[in-house]
Amino acid sequence: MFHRYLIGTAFHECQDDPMTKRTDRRADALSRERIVGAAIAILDAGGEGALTFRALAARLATGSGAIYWHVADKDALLAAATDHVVTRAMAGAISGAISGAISETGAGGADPREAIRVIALAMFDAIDAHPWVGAQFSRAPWQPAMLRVFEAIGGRLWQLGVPEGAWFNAWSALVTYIFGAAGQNAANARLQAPGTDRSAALADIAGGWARLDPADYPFLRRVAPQLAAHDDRDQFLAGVDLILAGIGTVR
Amino acid sequence: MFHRYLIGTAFHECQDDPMTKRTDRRADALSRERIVGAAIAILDAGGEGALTFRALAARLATGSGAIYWHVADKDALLAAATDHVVTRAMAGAISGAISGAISETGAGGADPREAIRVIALAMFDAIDAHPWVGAQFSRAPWQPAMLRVFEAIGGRLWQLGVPEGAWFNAWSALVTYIFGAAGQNAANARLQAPGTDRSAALADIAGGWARLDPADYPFLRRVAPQLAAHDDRDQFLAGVDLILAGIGTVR
DNA sequence: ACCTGAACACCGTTCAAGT
DNA sequence: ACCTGAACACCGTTCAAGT
Repeated sequence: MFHRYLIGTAFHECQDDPMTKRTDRRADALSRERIVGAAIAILDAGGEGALTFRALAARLATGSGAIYWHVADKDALLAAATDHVVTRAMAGAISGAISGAISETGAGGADPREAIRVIALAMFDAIDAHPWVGAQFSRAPWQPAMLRVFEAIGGRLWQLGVPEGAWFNAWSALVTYIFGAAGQNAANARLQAPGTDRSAALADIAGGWARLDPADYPFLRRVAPQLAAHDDRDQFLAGVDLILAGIGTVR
Repeated sequence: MFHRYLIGTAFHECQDDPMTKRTDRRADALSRERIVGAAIAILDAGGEGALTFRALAARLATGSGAIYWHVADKDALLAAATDHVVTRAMAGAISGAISGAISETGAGGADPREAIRVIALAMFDAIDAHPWVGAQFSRAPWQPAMLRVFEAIGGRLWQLGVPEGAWFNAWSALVTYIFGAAGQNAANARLQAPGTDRSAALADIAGGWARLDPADYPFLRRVAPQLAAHDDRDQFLAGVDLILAGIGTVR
């Protein structure tokens, strides 16, 4: 039931061997994998608005109706694309196990807190690289890739010695924060004009805060310089650490 | 600059006094307020998909092009609708000050932690009542209503005696969690079939977790009963408390 | 079994034309 | 100044028809 959307991890976009030379119509037959791969390419290049069945069909050199033979509808397509990105990101985080930060089974002396940070950052970076993913999480939280992330984080809390009665609250807060923050960061990225850089946009907003009425907005005015200077990734991690610190107070 | 989207708080949807009787064309002339009010009604009744300029024009008994004279485009309309809902929710939280939980100036003996909980719950409940708002926050975080929420939370951290060097991290984690969690909750609500109740849906998902492979998903299996039994609102608040506990460890 | 592409029922937005 | 509503350039999805 939860594996309905499982798709392969490796795409082979265009394996037209010049020796084989079967250019009948397209280099390859259509497949769910090729469709999802093309969808991701379109989404990365142009955002969610750029993904249309017509654009997808053009890129795959097929008719728009053909896609429906492999994918139920646009929601399923976005879900499959999201699952693919999350799967790859988790695989990357796990392979970081070799350097000791996080191990697949959880055995060994790796620090569970550090493992949680690695997983959280992997999600953050994946969504930063594919901002369209940010809006998809909450739309399909039952996906298999998501379940693996959920389990990975929960497992580390177990290792950490969090009392079982506090597992669910601690897990829920962490997972909610990680995907919520990553999603908001992606939304900021989507909001921004493609050419401009992040720090200039931040300076703009911080400037607005600094000019607010001191009587009404004393806090935002005081904090404006830090808004201008902060790094989104560090900020994200500071939140994770704050929640971990809160979890540490539970016993 | 930040007050571009400021709109009135009170709508007077249909003030057709039978004595006045000016049914020239519509009960009222078109206005930005009436448009936003009608948009909110459509959004609440049918979700984001139901809000079209044609549906809006029909409800307002006007042409679809007329709306563009008062509102720049659909994004601006959604931003104004969101601003209205958040403004009302914050006003409700502030009026809770009378019962002592939160005071507008922050003077008096009100507990800042409790004030933060009240504000957070007000946001959660507002988004729960208007799920379409959940997807809008990250799209327009510079709105005036949002700034008031930001300031309200930051101000309580100040009151709480959090060292100034930790203000920005603490504030950022709280705000990110509050809007991220509320947004995800709304997405779950949107996902659900309109007829079914939440606890049945939760039991379904928890059942799926309980049937996962014990070798791969030990944590999710153990935690499945709590998933089934939890209350979204309590869960949300537990996360806020965990972050507050983490903030308490900083000095 | 798989693919084609025209057709259907929509969208947001524009704009000449009205009052 | 404000409103009308047809028109434009799109959408996702379906489906008879092809191979």
